Formats: sequence, structure tokens, C-alpha cells
Amino acid sequence: MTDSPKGDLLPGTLEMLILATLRREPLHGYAIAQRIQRNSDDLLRVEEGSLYPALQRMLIEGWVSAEWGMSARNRRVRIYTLTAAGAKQLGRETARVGRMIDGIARVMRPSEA
Amino acid sequence: MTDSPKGDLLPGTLEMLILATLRREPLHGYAIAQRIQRNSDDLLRVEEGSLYPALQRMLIEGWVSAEWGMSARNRRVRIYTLTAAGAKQLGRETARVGRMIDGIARVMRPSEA
DNA sequence: ATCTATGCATAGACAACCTTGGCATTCGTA
DNA sequence: TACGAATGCCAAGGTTGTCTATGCATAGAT
Repeated sequence: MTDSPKGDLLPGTLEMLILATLRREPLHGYAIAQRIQRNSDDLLRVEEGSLYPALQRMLIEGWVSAEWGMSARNRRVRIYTLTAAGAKQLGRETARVGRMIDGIARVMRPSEA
Repeated sequence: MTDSPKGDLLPGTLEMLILATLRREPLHGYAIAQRIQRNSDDLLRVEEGSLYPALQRMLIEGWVSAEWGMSARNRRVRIYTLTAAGAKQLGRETARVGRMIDGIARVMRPSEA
């Protein structure tokens, strides 16, 4: 992957991004990372060493389920599906992060401070 | 302080918020935390155990300078001032966080995913 | 044959935040 | 005059979450 545009994430937003990415359709891990990178227009990038541990945590929490399958490229893949609990969690996290970003915006605007 | 509305921050944004808060005028630590909480309409809250270590780091980096003084309530306080390097850093951080929030928004919007 | 992309996953390092606790002073109030 | 609440600074330790580095394996292209 040579180099890449470089762009980590804001800690505390990864699981929300994964859940949001799984809203439309189940995806395997590798594809999730690519979607996030592509959908963010290369602004965000998810490292595999962050992605898979996050998926493990979310499996344990019951926010996603997983099953083995085959990718379009004929490779063995683990496909993750958003659960009802995961959808609920997505709502909570979206609200939480939204509040924080709202708060950040208020502190940052020049009229304040 | 009884209870409080509860609301931590998005990790990776604290120093930016402090720098932004010092744009207008020098402030002492305790006042910085209160400003952020008040200016964010109680959406954000800075714990003292996060604030002071952050100020130490920023002193070392040269983004703020500090001197002892007296508060309006006649108390011994350490007053922090934004340096030129700090202003530059504020610009960089603002851009970085802005990009990430932009990226998050793109991933989260229903048309994507 | 070898390289690149695809794909899953773990271990360890590291940064940054929070919790807890400690210390000291001022001011209001009972 | 004693006491609590608010103001103020700071350190130690734990937790969490990310990244880096590494390992393994296979498909497809050159």
C-alpha cells in the first residue's frame, strides 16, 4: 500500500464509524476499512490493528454478529452484520459524538473563548 | 461540585480547546476549565486531572507560558498565556480536527455507508 | 517464480484521558 | 469561632483505545 494520505481517527469514534458502515449491508472486515476510507474521501483511515480488536469487542457486546463466507474475489472472509442492539448503540454513539462536536464548535467559534 | 451534567471530551481535542480558550486573554487553569464548560453550554467538561497534565505538556512544547499571579478572588494562581508557537499549533490542530470531523460526517451521512 | 493485493488476527508499545487523593486558602454562615 | 463550600494547584495510578509491527495464508498478475 506504498504510503497513503495519512489520517488517523479521533479516538472514541471508531466503533460508531464501523456500525454506521454496516447499516446498509453486511461486510467483511477488510471491506469495512476500505469503505470508511473511501466514504470519507480519504480523510479517515482505519488500521487493521485497530479494526479487528474493535470488531472483537463489538462481537462480545453483541452489536455485530459474524459468519464465515466468501468474498467477491473468492477469498475466505468473515462477514459482520449489524444487530438490533448494534443499531441502538449506533444511535447512542451518534448522539454522544454529535454533542461533543457541537460543544467543540461552540468553544472554537471566535465569539467565544 | 455535587454531580454535574457529565460529559467528557473527544480524546485528541483537549489541547486545541485549551489553546482556543487562551486566544482572547491569559487565564489560570481553573478558569480555563470553567470557560470550556460554560462556553460549550455544559456539553464539555474538563477534569482537573486532565487539564493540568495537558498544561504541563504544552508548557514543555512552548505553546503556552506561565507566571504566578493573583486571581480576582485574591488567590494565588498560575496564569497561562498563549505564545506565538501556540497560536500556530492552534491553527494546525484546528485544521486537523476539522478534517476528521468532516470525514466523520461523510461516513455518517445516510447516503454513504 | 515472484510480487502485489487481499484477508484475518495478535502482541506490545504508547498516548491521553480519568479517578482518586492530597494540600492550601478564602469566604460565608451558623 | 468553627465549619463547609468553593477556589485553586498538582501527582500517582489505572484504564482505554489507538497504532506499529508482525505473522500467516491465498489469489491473481507479470
